[in-house]
Amino acid sequence: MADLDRRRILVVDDEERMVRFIRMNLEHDGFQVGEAFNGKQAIQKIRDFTPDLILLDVMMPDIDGFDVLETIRDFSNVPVIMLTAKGEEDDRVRGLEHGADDYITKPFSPRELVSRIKAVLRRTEGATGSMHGLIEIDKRLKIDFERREIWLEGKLVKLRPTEYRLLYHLVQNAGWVVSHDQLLQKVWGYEYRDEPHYVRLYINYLRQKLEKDPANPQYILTERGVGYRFVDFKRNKEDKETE
Amino acid sequence: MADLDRRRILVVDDEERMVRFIRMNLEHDGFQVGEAFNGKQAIQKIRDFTPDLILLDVMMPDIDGFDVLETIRDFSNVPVIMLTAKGEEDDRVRGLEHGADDYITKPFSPRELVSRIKAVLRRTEGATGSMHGLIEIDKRLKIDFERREIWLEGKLVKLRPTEYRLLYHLVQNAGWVVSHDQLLQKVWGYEYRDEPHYVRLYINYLRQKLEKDPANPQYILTERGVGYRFVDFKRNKEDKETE
DNA sequence: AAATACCCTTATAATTCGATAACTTGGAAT
DNA sequence: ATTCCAAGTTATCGAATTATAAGGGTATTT
Repeated sequence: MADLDRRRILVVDDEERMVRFIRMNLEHDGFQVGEAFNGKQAIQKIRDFTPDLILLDVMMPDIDGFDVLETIRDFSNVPVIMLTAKGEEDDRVRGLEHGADDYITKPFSPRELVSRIKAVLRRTEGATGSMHGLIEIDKRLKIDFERREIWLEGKLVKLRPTEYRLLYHLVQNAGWVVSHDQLLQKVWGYEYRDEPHYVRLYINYLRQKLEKDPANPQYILTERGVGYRFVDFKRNKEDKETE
Repeated sequence: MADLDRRRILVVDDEERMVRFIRMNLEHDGFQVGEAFNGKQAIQKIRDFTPDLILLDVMMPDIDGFDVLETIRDFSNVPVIMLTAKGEEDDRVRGLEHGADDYITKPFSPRELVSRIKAVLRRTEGATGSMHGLIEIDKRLKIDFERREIWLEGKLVKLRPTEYRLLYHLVQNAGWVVSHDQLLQKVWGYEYRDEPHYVRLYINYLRQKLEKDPANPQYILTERGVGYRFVDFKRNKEDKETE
């Protein structure tokens, strides 16, 4: 689990000044930085630079940042942070809908940039890193996505396909709020986007099966107006996680 | 679970850069790495390098990766992970059809690579380990794949060839869900890919012959929407599972 | 050539699941 | 306190998946 190697960040922005600014700050923090000044270059660079994360500007001359993101998502799950110009709330929503992992509004401070990058990396790496093999949420609940098994108090719990998928996406983002939209899109599909109802229903099913007291859930927490959050089981374990 | 003594991985890719990239990352994670730059070399290297797993690029100048895989499968069951270029969904399907164990799309992150490799190794090692000699599923059922004998309550059970093959693949992956597709591929052949019907039929035959109560199976469990799972008989033995 | 065994096909029954609606609860704001 | 809206709960029906049964064709054996 030794993560000694340096993380590679691909910066995509048409403004050269901005790219240089970001590069400086990231390299100062020990990241390896690749550059692309338009959508085409970005797609290409992903191939040979194999970044661990992409900073993607929304406003670019040739192709829209969202289109680039969409193209990327066709062949890769690399985490993407969108750089959006103003306080365009719409952009945020659009970005998250298209599979962005976070967004930062310009202007931003170097500290904010780095901290957001680290946060996303922690999240996504935690995902791919611990998503295989047995995950111990706590003494009571253990999940093995590899074998597709849920153990509750030593007994196997049977989940239906949809329940299973929902749980998967929740646990994958453990500790982070996942919006209704995100869940609907990932579990049900893009066309079910604005039916938060399904999510509530299946969240309920899951709680009935997993929580000791479904009315006072300890695993699947609701974030009113936003979505749901699976409790951050990792934080309780390794408390040596700093930077 | 990283205490497996050093596994050997054979990397097959015509791009030297890619091979080096992979080698670096795998060696960093404690793997032993062998290289081959085309299909012919690959086949040869399997003999003397005896890899525990093969990373096989699909696009290569002399022979197609799939053809290489097919040749390999004629004489070896070594797990193979295909490296496919773009978001070519077709490649994935074709790869799994030909007996690949997983696939990774380029570009990929080092962590993804390593985690997929470890996942496949975990899966396949459990299998080949106990597949020789007499396997005691429980007091009632014992299987000897070497002698091709199934013992049920002290008596020999006659299985037809297809039933036998199906059982073999299920027990080989005991504890893991095996998808309809996988079973169809392995037992019938890839052209039967989307006829889950055959699987159900023969699962039924098997249950009739092996289960005490075929309607409430103890050995062959169904995972709705996914496939079937042979019960993890190993887990029941070593009951060091406490807490 | 007849008998047998095996594999596939077709048909139908039994389940389970998912989508949907209707209804209830609870918290926040006015 | 009242109202409103998000969230939670329960029930139901059709659809999809799975299980079971029976028959026919082909190969293999005797």
